[in-house]
Amino acid sequence: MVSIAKLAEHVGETVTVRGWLYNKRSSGKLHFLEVRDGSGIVQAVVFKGNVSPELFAAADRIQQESSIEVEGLVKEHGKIKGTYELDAKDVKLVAATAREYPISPKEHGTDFLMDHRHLWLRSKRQHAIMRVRHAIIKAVRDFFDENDFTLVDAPVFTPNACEGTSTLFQTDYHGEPAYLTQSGQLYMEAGAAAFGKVYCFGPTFRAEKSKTRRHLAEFWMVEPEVAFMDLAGDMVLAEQFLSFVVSRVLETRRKELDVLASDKRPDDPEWWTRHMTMLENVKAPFPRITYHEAIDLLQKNGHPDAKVGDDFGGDEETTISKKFDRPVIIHRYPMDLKAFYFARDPNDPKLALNMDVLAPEGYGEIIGGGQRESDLARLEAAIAEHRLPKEAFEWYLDLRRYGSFPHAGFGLGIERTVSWICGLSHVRETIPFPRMLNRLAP
RNA sequence: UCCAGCGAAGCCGAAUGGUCAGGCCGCCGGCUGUUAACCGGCCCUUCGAAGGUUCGAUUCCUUCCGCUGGAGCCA
Repeated sequence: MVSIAKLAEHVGETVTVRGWLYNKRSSGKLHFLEVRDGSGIVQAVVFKGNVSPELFAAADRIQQESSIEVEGLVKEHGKIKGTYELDAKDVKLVAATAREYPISPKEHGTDFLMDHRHLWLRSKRQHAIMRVRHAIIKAVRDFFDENDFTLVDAPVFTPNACEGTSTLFQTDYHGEPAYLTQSGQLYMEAGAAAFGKVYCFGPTFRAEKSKTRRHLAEFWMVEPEVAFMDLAGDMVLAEQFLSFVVSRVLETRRKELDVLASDKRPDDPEWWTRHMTMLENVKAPFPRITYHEAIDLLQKNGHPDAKVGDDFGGDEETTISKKFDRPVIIHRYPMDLKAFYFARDPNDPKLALNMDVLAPEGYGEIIGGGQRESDLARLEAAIAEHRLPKEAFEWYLDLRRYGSFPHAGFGLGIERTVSWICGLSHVRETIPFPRMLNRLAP
């Protein structure tokens, strides 16, 4: 048994490959069986002169996505240099398909494919995206591991309904209302006081009825938090982190990105080249502008109505990000737009010590974070101002009562990052089984 | 929640107030080098649901359902 990815190490040997029939072509005395095993795809050539008539006929009857076992000689592809094929000696059917495989090798609509998501994951493009996702997540973990962070995962069930920002899913927790987490951040602040540098990585949930290319009801977020770090340090951490992740993907997943390049934007054939250049550019430091500078930029670039106090919508984010050739950091938003826990800028208390990182090419906000309020009295005032139930935050206030400390962190949305790096037009393909406003299955 | 667009075979999809073109898949046959193979043949649908207008509706109107993505909100 050899995995298809490692066939190059077995040239000249007779090996057995197990997998599924991806596609099949025939040319009289030759059958070309494309076999998929999860590690790759190889073409098995069944030549009439090499096998029994029964086997030759049987090979032609195997249906798409039947599981099969092929024994054959590994040799260089008859037409394509640098790839390998199997000169088949034996083909065994492990299990035939019980009915016709629904995803034929032609075009399909998204809704149909999403209904068959459990099968759609077998196709080349989805395979490439999931491998990039895997590489991104591995890079995330490696980065924090190599920089002495401790993994402190946050709970999924939370008792309090609000940071005051987004809508949460409510569940019944043994008779008490409980909510699916929207962020692990508050828990990371406790973690930072215990371990110094921590991060969590897990699913988060938003119940907003958002139906856009950027939204999922369930998505994965990685959230580092560091004790005795200020906003400036937070920005440095974010840009080093993103640079590391992107360069790792470029190092390890070139083949998969090439698969994704193939059917890109027919109206703009240069798009993928520009996209790859943009990824190569993701090196710290990133350009940094203040919120006020961003408003100026918008006013001068097609958004004359933009004014201080507005938050940025999808269009605004696209306009800003298109002005730069790499991710851009926007910092110091008005406190009114931000959650209660942000520290205020000592030079202008109306501003939060926060920052967002916008991905290039209009992919939107992929990182949001900043420095947290460490003063007990000011934090209590902020909770009151946002009309949040103080009792629910007593444990959080304890972090300021028992040795308060400046600290900062951020959250990165994995799916938006995958979507950006893969150059996709929608986040729904970046997670194996997406949960969206109108989709809970499969 | 609001706005817009869409809904035709297992899938993709043109046209149309007079009864669904073409293609893919499948099946049969042909081809020793195919790459979403190709060539020939066969097979499958009455157009999301209900109601209305009409001699006649897949086509026009109303409501509903489903899908799509944009606003709001957000990562």
